[in-house]
Amino acid sequence: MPELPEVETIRRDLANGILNSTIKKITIIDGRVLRQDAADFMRRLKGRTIVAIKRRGKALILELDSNECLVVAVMMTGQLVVDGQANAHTRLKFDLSTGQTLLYNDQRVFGQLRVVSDIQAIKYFRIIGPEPFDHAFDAAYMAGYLKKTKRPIKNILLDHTFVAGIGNIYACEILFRSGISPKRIGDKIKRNEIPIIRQQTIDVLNEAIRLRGSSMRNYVGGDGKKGQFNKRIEVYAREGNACVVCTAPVVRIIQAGRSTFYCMKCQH
DNA sequence: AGGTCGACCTGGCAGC
DNA sequence: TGCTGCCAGGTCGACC
Repeated sequence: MPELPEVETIRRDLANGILNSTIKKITIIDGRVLRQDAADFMRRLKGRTIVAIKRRGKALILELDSNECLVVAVMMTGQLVVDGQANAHTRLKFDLSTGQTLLYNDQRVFGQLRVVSDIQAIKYFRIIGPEPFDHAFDAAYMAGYLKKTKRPIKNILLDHTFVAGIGNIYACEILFRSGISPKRIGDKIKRNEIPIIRQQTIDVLNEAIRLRGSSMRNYVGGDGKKGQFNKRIEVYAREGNACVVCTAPVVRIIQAGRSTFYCMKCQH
């Protein structure tokens, strides 16, 4: 899905656009995105007011005046767009008390929406690690985790039980800026390299949030517009192109079944 | 127990 | 043009 910066951008757009509005009508165009019975979903949402909009990892949490939450996982291609034009991928439509509409679009239908009374009922929220900006994500925590695993650092950054919200683009960019090879094994990361990875994680994600995320293909913010971090991407999806630092070609390898992009000269 | 690998879906693009 | 195969910001669960 969109990763942390993209989901945070959607969250902010929704907070600016539809906070405190009431859901008047729900239209289910494609019920495959629901993780509960459609009638139950509608019953628990209709007439409810959205009182807070939060994010945890890559999940959005819309808190309702019923003390329940609408949890949205947009996964790879989900979009939440305020006052957009419905299209072939529009799966849900919410009519709001303000006269606005909120669309849930999702090309690949991987996304999931459900209403729960307690988010802890969803496994994702029980197993997810610290937010990258949280004090809990510090060098001591990282060192403790890294020393007991033989997995490559790229896979560890992608593991949301280690840290929440990092996906394939930002894992590659964080490691490039850190000068660390994605193949380095967790327990071989040196003590003095850990704060570098931590700081680059925070800096890259903050910069991406500032630029409203990256749009490789499908992603748009709550305003329906693409993100601008693409201009700052230095390795992701740049296989064969010159490294921006040393001009050696960026290479692509497969790790845990996913593409990794890096510079063999700059990253060790 | 830790780690890897399909499955879930649709669609764009390169190559023939 | 049209086919085939590959690839895609994620996550879970089955399997080694």
